[in-house]
Amino acid sequence: MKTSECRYASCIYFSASALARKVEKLALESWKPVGLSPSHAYLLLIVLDDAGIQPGALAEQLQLSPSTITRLIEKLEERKLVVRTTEGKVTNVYPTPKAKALLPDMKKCMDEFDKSTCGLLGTTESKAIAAGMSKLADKLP
Amino acid sequence: MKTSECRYASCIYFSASALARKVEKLALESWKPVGLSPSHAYLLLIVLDDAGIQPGALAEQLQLSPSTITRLIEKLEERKLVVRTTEGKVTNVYPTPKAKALLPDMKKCMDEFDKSTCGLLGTTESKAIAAGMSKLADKLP
DNA sequence: AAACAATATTTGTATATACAAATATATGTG
DNA sequence: CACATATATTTGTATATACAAATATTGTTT
Repeated sequence: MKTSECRYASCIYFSASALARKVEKLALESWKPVGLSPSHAYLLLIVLDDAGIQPGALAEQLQLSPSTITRLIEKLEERKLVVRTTEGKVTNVYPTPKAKALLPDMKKCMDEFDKSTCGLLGTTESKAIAAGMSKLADKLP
Repeated sequence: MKTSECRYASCIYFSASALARKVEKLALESWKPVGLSPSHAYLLLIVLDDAGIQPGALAEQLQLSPSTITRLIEKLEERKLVVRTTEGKVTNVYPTPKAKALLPDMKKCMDEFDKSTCGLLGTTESKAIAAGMSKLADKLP
C-alpha cells in the first residue's frame, strides 16, 4: 500500500515518520560501501571538514542529542576513524589519516544517495520538500 | 541552531530524520494524557475503527514491519486495550470495552496534536508538507 | 576563598523499530 | 494425496536515538 493511501497520510506525525524510516533504509544502503551508518558518516564528514570540532557543536549541526553524539564518536574511535582529546571540560574530535583516506569513497556514497533521492521526484521538487521539512522542524522546539 | 541552518539541511536524509525526531517528541507529549505512545495510539485507533483487523493489514496501514506490529499489540494487550484471537494462520485484533471508553480522550489527543502542528505553519502549508512527504515516501521501496 | 551555578561530556537505561529466522498454517501441483 | 511453496505471525537479536543522572570542569558571587 502506498503511503499516500494510508489512513493517516495527511498527518504530519505519520507521514514524517514513515518517510524517515524509508529514507533511513535507502541511506543505509547508500553508505554500505564504506561500512558506515548514515549518522556515523555525516558526523565523520563534519569532523573531516572541521577538525577539532567539539561534541556539543556536532550535536547542534546534526540535531542529535549530546549522548547520541558520544555514542557515535565511540564507534568511530573503535574503527580508528577519529580520535578524541580531552582538556578540562572541552573535548576535541579529529579525523585520523584513515578517515582522510576514506573521504573520496564517502563523497561517492553521498553523491549516490543524492542521485537516488533526486531521481525520485526530480531535483527541484526533492529540494523543495527537504526545505519544507527543515522549515517545519525550525518551528518545533 | 535552526534545522534549516544546518550543514545538511537540504539533504533529504538529514531533514527527514531531524523532522521525524522532533515530531515524534511532540506527538509523544500530545498522547501523554491517555498514556500511550503515538504508534500505540494510532494502531489502537485503527483497531477501534476496524475491529478484527489482522496484523498484516495493520502493518500496511501504519507502514511498519509485521514484527513491530506484534510488539505494539503485545503491549496494548497487556494494558487490556485489545484482545487477539488466532485461528489457523489468521489473527484478529479486537478493541476491548476499556479501549472503546478511551476513544473520546484519544480523539482529544489527536485534535490537540493536529492543532499543534497546523499552528506552526498554518493548516494549508502543513498539509502540503505532509502530502509532499507521503508522495516522496510512495516513490521509495 | 568557599560555595554555588553554569557548561560540557559521558554513562545507565529505556523506547521505537527492523531484519532474519522460526513457527504454523494454507495452497497448488505432480 | 504428498510434498513443495506461499502466507501470516512471532521470536531473537540488533540499531538508532533519547532522557535523566552522574561526572568533571569552569565561572561567579559574596
